[in-house]
Amino acid sequence: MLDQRLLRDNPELITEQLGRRGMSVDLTGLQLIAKQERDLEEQRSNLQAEGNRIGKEVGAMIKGGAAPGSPEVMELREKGNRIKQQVSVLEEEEKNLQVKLREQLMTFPNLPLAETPDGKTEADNVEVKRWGEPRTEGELEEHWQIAERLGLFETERSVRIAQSRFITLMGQGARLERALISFMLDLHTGKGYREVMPPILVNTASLTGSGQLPKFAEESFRCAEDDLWLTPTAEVPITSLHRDEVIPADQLPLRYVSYTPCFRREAGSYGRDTRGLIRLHQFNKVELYWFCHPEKSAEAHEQLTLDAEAVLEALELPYRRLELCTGDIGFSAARTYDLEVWLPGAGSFREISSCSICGDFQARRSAIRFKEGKSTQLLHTLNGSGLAIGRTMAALLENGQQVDGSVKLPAALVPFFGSDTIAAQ
RNA sequence: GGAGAGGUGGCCGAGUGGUCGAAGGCGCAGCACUGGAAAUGCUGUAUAGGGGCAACUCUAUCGAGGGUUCGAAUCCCUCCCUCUCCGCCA
Repeated sequence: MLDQRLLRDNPELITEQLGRRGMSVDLTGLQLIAKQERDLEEQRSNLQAEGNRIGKEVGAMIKGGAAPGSPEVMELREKGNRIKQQVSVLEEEEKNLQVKLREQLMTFPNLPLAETPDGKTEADNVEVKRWGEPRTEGELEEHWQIAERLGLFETERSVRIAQSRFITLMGQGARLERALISFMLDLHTGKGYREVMPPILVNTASLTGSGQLPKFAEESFRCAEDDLWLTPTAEVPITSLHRDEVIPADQLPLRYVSYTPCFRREAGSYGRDTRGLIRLHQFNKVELYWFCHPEKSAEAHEQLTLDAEAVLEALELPYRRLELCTGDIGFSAARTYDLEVWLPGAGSFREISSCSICGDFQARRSAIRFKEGKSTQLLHTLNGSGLAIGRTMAALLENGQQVDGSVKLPAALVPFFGSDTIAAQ
């Protein structure tokens, strides 16, 4: 959420920065509401102060021996009553304005950082790094062809169990998924990340706090009876891990790594990526998350991205890093690097991690602050996949495919998977 | 699902209508004492919003919302949550 003070004092900045995202907003009405709200607050609190004085006066008079029904006391009591009525009128107006203001502010995305390049679509993203030697020989299979041939998952039967865009991993496929989760968690905890396994049903406040609600309700699965939603990413529960907390500055940064299943409705993506592991309603992901000091967040963003890249490098998967443009960064993000892995079967790079700095955007929505000396202020949050498991498996299958039809796995995975090869069984 | 108990500051815990943002303790910070420390003593120590250059000051907040009252942590209503026991269950 954007800062109300910024709205009051410098709405031009908001208009300008949202403009970089391709949005055209007119904030004059909202700014007026914000100012009215503050005026009302002042009137109301002055009235309340007077009411408090009267209350004390009445108490003192009665204690001093005056009869509660005596004319002097009665006069004050009636004055108090009138003030109470005025206050309740003002309070209601104020509340209406507050709700309106908040509702609107909640729908605005984060302001991009200066570093985020201007642009409209993903075509304007900037490649900033490339690693590894992509395989480009012809006649390579796509991951779903390999997986079906080797019996790593069930597609038709998954529809029977659930519906389309769900997958059932089988045998070595299930084992590889499990190996990847363990491998990534171990890699990150070895660097000091604290492992978290949170609830994956989360309440509305959690989803609002990280920015998925109110705007993107149609993207999440909901358990209507219970005010609970299936989490679309571990970013949601981890953000709320410290919701409404004040953290001592010397404890920062807090770095977490979390494996969770993730659930997305993928509304509006009919017909895209219908085969295989690329786009599913349910998928596994290992997520990296930092709570950090505002002055350290830029540095943290680089480090978090390097930590995600370390997984790709350990798995010997060629990738590139993109700096997303203002038109392509997510709702809560101020700056984002996407990591794209090379899929030789598909012949393209594919997003496998998205590493974002959210500034104080989520912290304000979730009231997560830190205390340094006497001052309490909002901290910064960052998140990034480290990595999406299903897409990692797809990449391993396509990059490791051999002429004999088997798949060669990177050495780093052998201790977890128990073999360096997946062959037909 | 059945029965009961309870939600007060970073923590514990007192407080059943007025001077209570809230005793006391713990913790924490500063100062004193000390060669240094412990112990001890003194002082300070919530959050949000508004006003002021500042000292400071006003308002709100004792789970949430509503009500009674001139005045509510304290009385009334509704809701939420937590804990204990029983049942069921991975």
